Amino acid sequence: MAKIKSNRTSTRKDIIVAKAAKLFREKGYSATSMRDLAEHVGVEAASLYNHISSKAEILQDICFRVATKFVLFIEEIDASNRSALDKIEAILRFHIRQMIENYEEVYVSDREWKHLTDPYLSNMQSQRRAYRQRMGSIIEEGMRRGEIKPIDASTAVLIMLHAVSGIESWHRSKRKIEGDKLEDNMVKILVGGLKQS
Amino acid sequence: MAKIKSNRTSTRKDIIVAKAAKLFREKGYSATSMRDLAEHVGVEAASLYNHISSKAEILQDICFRVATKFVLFIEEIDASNRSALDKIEAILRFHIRQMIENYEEVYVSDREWKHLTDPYLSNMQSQRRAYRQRMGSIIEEGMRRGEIKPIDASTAVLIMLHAVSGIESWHRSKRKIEGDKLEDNMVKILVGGLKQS
DNA sequence: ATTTTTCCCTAACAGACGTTAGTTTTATTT
DNA sequence: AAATAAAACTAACGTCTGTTAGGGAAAAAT
Repeated sequence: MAKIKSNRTSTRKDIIVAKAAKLFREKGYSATSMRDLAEHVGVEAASLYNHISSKAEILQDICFRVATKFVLFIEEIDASNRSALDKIEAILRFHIRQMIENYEEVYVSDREWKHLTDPYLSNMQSQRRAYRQRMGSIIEEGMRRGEIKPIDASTAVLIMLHAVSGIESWHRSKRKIEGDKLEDNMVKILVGGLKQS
Repeated sequence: MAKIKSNRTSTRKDIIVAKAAKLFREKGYSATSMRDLAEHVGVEAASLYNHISSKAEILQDICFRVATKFVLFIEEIDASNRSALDKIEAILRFHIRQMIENYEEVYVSDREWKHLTDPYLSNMQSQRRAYRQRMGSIIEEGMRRGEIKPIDASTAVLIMLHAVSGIESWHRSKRKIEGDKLEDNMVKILVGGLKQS
């Protein structure tokens, strides 16, 4: 029977993954050693292998857990009855929120996925491409309906997705505006930049 | 007398730095070994040390060369007699152009600087902060003059700088729009998002 | 109280890393 | 042609890496 540790909802593996996310974000996947990680968890490096199978597995967990969450959200939004612009805003807000509240894992998923190995790497590349294409389709629908100014959909997608990753600067700031205000300001600028005027 | 190699304008060190930029972008600084780099240059790893002093020196070169170029540009623009919005547009266009034409080095400077070591790391952090603050001041000036909608300047800066780094997706696309069109679309969305309407 | 299971430890492994030192080869200068 | 300088090579070094194996301690189950 798997023993529950530290907190009933959190296994040792969860702790390892959470600490790993923090270190992978701070230093990068390759620059973080298993000995570094073990030190933060509070065990010896060799002990980690009672709970995980490999360093690579940790990265896979983080990347696919985050990717899945985003895919599920966009599917839900895309199936809803909203204008294209409202859909885009909802997706944008979700990205911003995730980047504020689940920063470590979202950052790692977004910036360190290139260290995955096949077949996970190919899988992730496909997922990311499909996700961008899906966002692009929503934007194109908005252009057809006259809600969104005539622009290159791919460009709009890359702007929004990368602008959100800029929240890493917000996390590093000493004096930062409130999360809600950050979200509203970003939406104002980004959605405002899309709107037909 | 230092011997000129390969091309009168390009020393062996220049070749090493250019190949390094490519590999650091593709794989990350830590995941790129000196043996990897040497293979791409066409020598043994130990031979690199006839031209460079260390792996760290290569990263310093790339990061500070790019940073200096950006600082010089914003100083020139800031000293000019233009509206705040025009200044922002000029800076944005410069960033976009650099990201299109000098992709490898700009990407590495933007994404791998955290692997610098002190005092270079502290120096780089200070430079980046000062740069963002400078952009923020221009935006605030634009707000005072009624050119730019009332928003959080720091948020606007983080959006623009990170949106530009999204050009990495453009580089990876098979079917991509022309550089000029990409630039115009990005400016339309981002500057459009700032304009008082 | 005893047995079983889980988890941590130490020790070790094989391989890779960045870099140095000395030698050899190639290029340049005289 | 000979001497000198530059650049490449091989070999090696000390350290670090991810991971495995086996033993012991702690926790859980009986």
